[in-house]
Amino acid sequence: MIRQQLAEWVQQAALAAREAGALAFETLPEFEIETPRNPEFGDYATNLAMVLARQVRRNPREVAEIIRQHLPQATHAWIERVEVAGAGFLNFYLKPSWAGEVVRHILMQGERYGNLTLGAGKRVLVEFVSANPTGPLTLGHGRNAAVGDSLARILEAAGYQVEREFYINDGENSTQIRNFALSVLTRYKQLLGEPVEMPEDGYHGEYVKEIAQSIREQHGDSFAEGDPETVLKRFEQIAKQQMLAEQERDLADFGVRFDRWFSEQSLYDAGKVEETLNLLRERGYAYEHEGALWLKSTAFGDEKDRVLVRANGLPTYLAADVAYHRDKYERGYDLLINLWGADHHGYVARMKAAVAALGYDPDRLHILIYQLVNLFRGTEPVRMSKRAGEFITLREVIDEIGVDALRFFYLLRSHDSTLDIDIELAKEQSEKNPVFYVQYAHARICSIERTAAERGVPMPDWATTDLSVLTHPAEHALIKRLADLPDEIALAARHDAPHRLTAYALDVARAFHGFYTECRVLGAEPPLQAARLLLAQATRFVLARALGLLGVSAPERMEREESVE
RNA sequence: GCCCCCGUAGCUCAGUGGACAGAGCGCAGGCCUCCGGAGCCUGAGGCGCAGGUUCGAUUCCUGCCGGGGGCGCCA
Repeated sequence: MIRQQLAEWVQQAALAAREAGALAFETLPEFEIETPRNPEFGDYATNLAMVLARQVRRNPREVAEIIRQHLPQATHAWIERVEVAGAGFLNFYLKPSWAGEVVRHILMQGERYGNLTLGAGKRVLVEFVSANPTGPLTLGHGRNAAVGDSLARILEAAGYQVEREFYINDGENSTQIRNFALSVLTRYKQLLGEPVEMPEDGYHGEYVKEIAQSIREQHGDSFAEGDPETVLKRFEQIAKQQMLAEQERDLADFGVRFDRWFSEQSLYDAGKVEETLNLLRERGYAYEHEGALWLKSTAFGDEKDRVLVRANGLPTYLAADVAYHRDKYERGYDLLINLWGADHHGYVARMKAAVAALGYDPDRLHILIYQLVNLFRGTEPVRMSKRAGEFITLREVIDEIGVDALRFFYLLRSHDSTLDIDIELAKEQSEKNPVFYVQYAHARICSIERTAAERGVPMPDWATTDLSVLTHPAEHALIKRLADLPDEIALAARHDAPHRLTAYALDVARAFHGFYTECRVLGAEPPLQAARLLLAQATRFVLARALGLLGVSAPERMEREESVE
């Protein structure tokens, strides 16, 4: 909040200087309001003079001095002094009274603190998870879900109108679905005692047997006879439905809900795939070659052209996906975000090419590629899952370490770093576990408030309490970090980077623990006690908000497990 | 061979082109009459290499060297 205000004042100053004929420039360049690492250089600093210097053909320090002289009067409400320093920085030194005003501002805003107008009036579609309905969600899908959902929450806070969508790969001609149905059918037949072998490239996981079992329970042996093709179609339906229902359940338990489950098959049924292919033909970006229909993606930077319809007449997955993205664009979103696993990275260029071929702006489509997740038990890698056969399922990890710890760990690193999750650490209730560190800070504040209530100390009124007594360095360090929440949300939204909020939550928790150790809340002189109670409450709001954006709960007390010795 | 991601402290990782590069873990030491010690404080320790762009590069570009992943008329 302070940063935004300063940026405004600085901009006004530059424009005023131009107005007065002191600076000549066309357009104001992008500039930063940053917090200098060295406190000697003030509380905030701007590089505007340096980035402007070239345009105005003046020495950066001179430019800085001119801007300084044109700062609006309002600046002095918060700023004690402004200095020109270094290569041409403008350093701002806050008045001591600033801290209290920040706390008051946060309490006044309450739940709304951190809400931005960045995305006001803009609609964004976040499409994520979109797992194949051929198996349970894996550890990797969990990362997708955590990142996508948190990003959606952050964009909502930033003012966007957000929709969450799951694309169901349920195309009836899909090779994988067919193969999956065949695998279930094989297990079903085996249950009936038929001597059939599981195909080499079939799905071998335990869950396939479970589905076969449940089909047998519901339908008995009725599929033993009958037209093989009809039976297989029926199995496709049932198996797909069951898998999908299970995925939806897992995601709901993980705190992730979708506004829309978009069926690939529905695109075929509505003739959208055919329509899109025709459109591509008309626009000259689809052509026949060796019996297949190709997308001329090389026209838009892809390394080779891609098949849309196979020589056997069946459309590829790409064909439907292009139709799907056309549908998304037609729905009129300002921003489209896709979350794909690293194994899909090669697909980015052709998708972007496809939307460009259709005449849409590919820059409105952000495709986020997240890297692999590895699971460890201490230093021992965990690879196999009993149930899925090959991959660890999301459900298994949720059951073992809980939603809060898992979501937090998923969001601890940037999505483009490979992520290692240590189950032992995530389960550990100790100082080593960052989830508990943050949640504990929140619980600690709740505890202070509980104790205050027990002692008959009422929660002071933020509107009338004197907050200028908050002058301790630990108080200032905390308040400054609290003031950053809107900026952090803006950065996370702009860069599609939810992990920034994780780092921020850890930082606020650290600042609070420092404050707690240095500054006694209950038992301080009454005016100071009142101010500190309000500071603690403001911190609680910020922590709850940050955790909420991650999809992690902010508990009022931490239940410590009794260690069994 | 081509493409994507990553090379920052002993380990795991943050770091919006700026002025002295941060955190956690680990290690060495210290702090409980008192709001929950699941906490706090102190210390040692680092931008893979070479060019380029820039007033300024850990950050952007190119090449090289390491590590991970991917290159289907599968999805």
